[in-house]
Amino acid sequence: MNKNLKLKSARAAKDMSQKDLAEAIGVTRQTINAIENGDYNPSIKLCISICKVLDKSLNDIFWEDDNDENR
Amino acid sequence: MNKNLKLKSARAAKDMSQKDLAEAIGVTRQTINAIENGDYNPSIKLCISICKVLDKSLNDIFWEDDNDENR
DNA sequence: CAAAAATGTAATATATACTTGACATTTTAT
DNA sequence: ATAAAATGTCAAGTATATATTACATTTTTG
Repeated sequence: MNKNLKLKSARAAKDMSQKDLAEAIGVTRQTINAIENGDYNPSIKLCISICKVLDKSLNDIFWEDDNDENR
Repeated sequence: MNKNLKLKSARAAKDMSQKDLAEAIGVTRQTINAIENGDYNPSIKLCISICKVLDKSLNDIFWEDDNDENR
């Protein structure tokens, strides 16, 4: 729960599928899917990799959309 | 290796010890220490928690200081 | 409509973030 | 100079991010 729509949107803006993004980063399609759907709490390095591919900053995509929950 | 000096500096600016920061976040002192020393690749949620306590953004503290390495 | 591509999701396995407890060294304060 | 506080680090344990394989459903395309 608590989907990351900013990520989904930024990916769409680049016309990339989850698979495309995953391969560009060197990660599994399931991992991208889980992050977009809020099932994973990704590492900062993975977040940075995603941002670089999508030409976005950490603040753009990851600030405040996970928020409280745990940790 | 690859220490996070921006984090160390932002913590110093608030005059907090690693222990202070750890307790404010709800994490262990060793965890903060490991992040500052580049031994851990922290989760985005933990990064956000740290930023909020230190009144900084993700870009301020976590952008580009880990960079390449793995992932 | 049918085929293909994209997405959701589940099970099992592995790597590693994070905890707990403990001790040693370094830094700060008295 | 000594005590106290802060930091570095290590070992063993737990939780969870990520990989792999596989299949089902939804969306897109011809």
